Amino acid sequence: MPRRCNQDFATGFTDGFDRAGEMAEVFAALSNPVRIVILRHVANHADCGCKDITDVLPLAQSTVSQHLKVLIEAKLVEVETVPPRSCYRVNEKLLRSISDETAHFLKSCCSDMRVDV
Amino acid sequence: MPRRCNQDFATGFTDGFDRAGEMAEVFAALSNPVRIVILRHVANHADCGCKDITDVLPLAQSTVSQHLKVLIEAKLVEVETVPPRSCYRVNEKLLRSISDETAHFLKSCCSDMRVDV
DNA sequence: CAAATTCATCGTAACAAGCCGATGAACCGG
DNA sequence: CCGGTTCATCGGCTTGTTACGATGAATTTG
Repeated sequence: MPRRCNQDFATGFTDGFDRAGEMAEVFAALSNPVRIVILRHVANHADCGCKDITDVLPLAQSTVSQHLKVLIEAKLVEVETVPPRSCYRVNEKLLRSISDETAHFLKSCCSDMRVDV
Repeated sequence: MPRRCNQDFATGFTDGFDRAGEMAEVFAALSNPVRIVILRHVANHADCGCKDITDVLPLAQSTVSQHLKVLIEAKLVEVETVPPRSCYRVNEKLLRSISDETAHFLKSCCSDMRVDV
């Protein structure tokens, strides 16, 4: 018996805003306080490596590395690896775009932008 | 042996932006595509009950009710219950505020707002 | 009063997330 | 070539999330 899951159905929107899945992925990457701190740290520190972040957090290096991986998979962070070091930086283009789209979405849920009011 | 967890340490920011936890909670509420669809549906349909939402989603009523609970706990949605019915509406004030704060946060991670560039 | 409607909550199951320590790869300096 | 540094990944553990059906509460209608 197959279970239903998030990916098993369309969102139901036919208005061109059928991107709940993509939005949710971005929010999921930002849904952890450690990752928010990491993102902020990467933004504020040029030439930022995993160790630099681990040094300011009470977490194991492997844990920080995992969080970075999540941010990278969400494309919020980019990495350039020159062993034994990896240099992280934020994807500013995407961050700006997410900022705009999030604002648009949230405000579209408010009455002055509602369709049926 | 106590485990470390997200709540066990401060974010390390001393610049007044030590709100990674609160931000993460909001993003967590939005980190599920079903909840995005529900939020949008509530926004676009006045006098919206749980059944109205369940009717347009391939999910059980109990599941929709749980998602609504998450949105309510995050204060994104408000409810007025007059049994046997509950009427949901979005918290527009908070949505606008989240929109602004998210935009501010994300843009503060971009270079033109960085401190050390 | 009985039946129907609407919803919240409970118990449960499957899976994902988050954390750790250990390990190994890739390089650098002695 | 050996030890140190940095990082990614693995296995394992604990906890959280998402889903379901079942149940019961509150009301409205027959």
